[in-house]
Amino acid sequence: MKRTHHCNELRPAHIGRAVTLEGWVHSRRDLGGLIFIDVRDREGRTQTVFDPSDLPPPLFEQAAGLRSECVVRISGKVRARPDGTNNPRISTGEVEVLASGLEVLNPAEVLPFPVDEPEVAAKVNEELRLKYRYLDLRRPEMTRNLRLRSKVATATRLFMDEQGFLEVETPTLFKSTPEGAREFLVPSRTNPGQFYALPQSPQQFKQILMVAGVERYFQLARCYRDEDLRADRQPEFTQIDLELSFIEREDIYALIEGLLQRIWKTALNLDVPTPFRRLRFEEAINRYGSDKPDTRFGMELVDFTEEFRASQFKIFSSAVASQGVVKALNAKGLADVTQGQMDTMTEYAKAFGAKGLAYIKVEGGEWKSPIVRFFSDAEKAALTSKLGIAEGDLILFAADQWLTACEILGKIRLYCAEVLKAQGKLVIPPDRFDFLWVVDFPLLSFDKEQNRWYSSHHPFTAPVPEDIPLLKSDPKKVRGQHYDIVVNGVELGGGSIRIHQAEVQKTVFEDVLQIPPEEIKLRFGYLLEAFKYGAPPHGGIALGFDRLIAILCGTPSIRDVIAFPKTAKGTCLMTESPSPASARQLRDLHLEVKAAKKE
RNA sequence: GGGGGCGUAGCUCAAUUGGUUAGAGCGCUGCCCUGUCACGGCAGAGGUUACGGGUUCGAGCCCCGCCGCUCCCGCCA
Repeated sequence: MKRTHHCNELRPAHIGRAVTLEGWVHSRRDLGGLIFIDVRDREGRTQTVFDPSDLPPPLFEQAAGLRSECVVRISGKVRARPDGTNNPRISTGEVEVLASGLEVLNPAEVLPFPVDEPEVAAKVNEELRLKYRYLDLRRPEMTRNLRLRSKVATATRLFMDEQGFLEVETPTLFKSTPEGAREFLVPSRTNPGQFYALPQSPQQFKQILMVAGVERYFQLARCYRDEDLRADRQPEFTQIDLELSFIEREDIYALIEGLLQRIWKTALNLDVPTPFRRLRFEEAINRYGSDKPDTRFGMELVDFTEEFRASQFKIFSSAVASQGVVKALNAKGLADVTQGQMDTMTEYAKAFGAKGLAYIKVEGGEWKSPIVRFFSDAEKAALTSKLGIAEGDLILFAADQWLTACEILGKIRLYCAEVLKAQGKLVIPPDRFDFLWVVDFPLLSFDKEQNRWYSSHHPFTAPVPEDIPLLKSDPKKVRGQHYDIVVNGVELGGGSIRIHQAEVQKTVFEDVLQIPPEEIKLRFGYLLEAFKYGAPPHGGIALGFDRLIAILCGTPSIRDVIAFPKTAKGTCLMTESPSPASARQLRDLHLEVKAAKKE
């Protein structure tokens, strides 16, 4: 007989009912004369009891032989637990099933690691968890993540449908466009020597869909990037990708705010206030030293360029003299910083090319610092007032070119926050989510090594209209109609209003980015041609779906929200991929492998 | 490509910093146990210290190499 209830269903109201449960043996407690078997399925777990006084001995013996994670079918009668034996920690804890039948649907061997105890299982080596992912996913914590992911995907589809979007699938066998992230190449059997590439994003297809008159497109799109991995980066990942016609930036902001509001309500039952705060790129860098600032705590960067322009302290004044800036931040209460922590921060600074890290510790009413003797009284007064310096503070400085100085302190700001959090001096509630838009990015950045401009975002990003004349004369000043959505210091996604006029696009490609015309034709010819036949103004955005789910699940690694993720080296430990191809496969694909064979 | 951390029993960890036979908890096996839910009690099995070299009278520990996992930098239009 099939199951009549799942394992999180029985309540006192079911007392007296004959039921059948199916699931895994979560745990067995054999008291000799009495055996308790907890049966677990996707929904929860229920205690069953085997009492020898009214069971045939072979059945009781069979129950005694059950091991963790055997798959069983147990029938019996629901009854109330005796007084004082309720288990308030599980929702079926007021009842139990007095077993009268047991079928072992499948025995289980001894497990490579425990799945029943959350504290133990959470500490198990990730290598092992990935190899036996199917066991790892049985853990309720992981099941919860999969569920939440599914729920959010559904909420997204519903919301997008309500907003009039069409879900359109785009090819994953795409053309190689060697710009931006490294691509995975796929050899073509039918076209010897030719290759597809897996898309880094459906960027060009979604713009073509706008030319096609779809007007509102979205997709939970699988994207591929052959770059090195991180805790928040996998070689294949998912984006909530969307594009709209006849809109402006404000329309995107409102749409995404609505979507995130819906998602947070669905997933966490939290009401997210809108509209989100907006920060210009320049302001984000100036105040937080990052284009994805975590605004859940202060510790903002303060500018002292003018104060130190004529300082006796040459490191500061010479930085200002060469068009640089002097910035400082006050890590309140961190004067007890350890030498190791100072070393770590100094390393951050050096990684950006700084020579060292200037600091002041405020201890015992004194400024302890190797540099403070060079400061004038006026300089000290300015520091005290602008930084609000008090006993126990740690002041950190950066003097360099604007972006570099800010980024150094931005990195240090985050590190100080971590240290303060660990000490309990900084507390951030886990249900706090600071959403913000970062806007007014520079359209272009300069590559010193190659001596040319490149797109900060991508080459289809439209300039702010009034800045278009500056494209050729002063590219640095051109702002892009680009926007990033940030939450708690995590870049959730980004997008832009696109260039929809072939002429402007041509100027960007040819005059600004200086891509040779024949190369433009080769790579983007079809897109430029499409724009000739009536391309509507359009724009869009893509949100990192895995990161979004990780934030909602409160985990730092997106591997915890992907059913079958890759390791940091891009391998799958369960299936042992990638793996060599056979000679026959290679022949069919017209490939010859030159790499040295392993082993 | 570079830097950091880790790798000891099935799992999580220890091993007095180079010194006898590598330990503990959980798990596993056997026995006992009728109200447990981290059940309890008794007994037992279980080790190529990731792998390969080297130094040493002696290596889990030191050195070199290599593999794997992980975090970060570069990279990610």
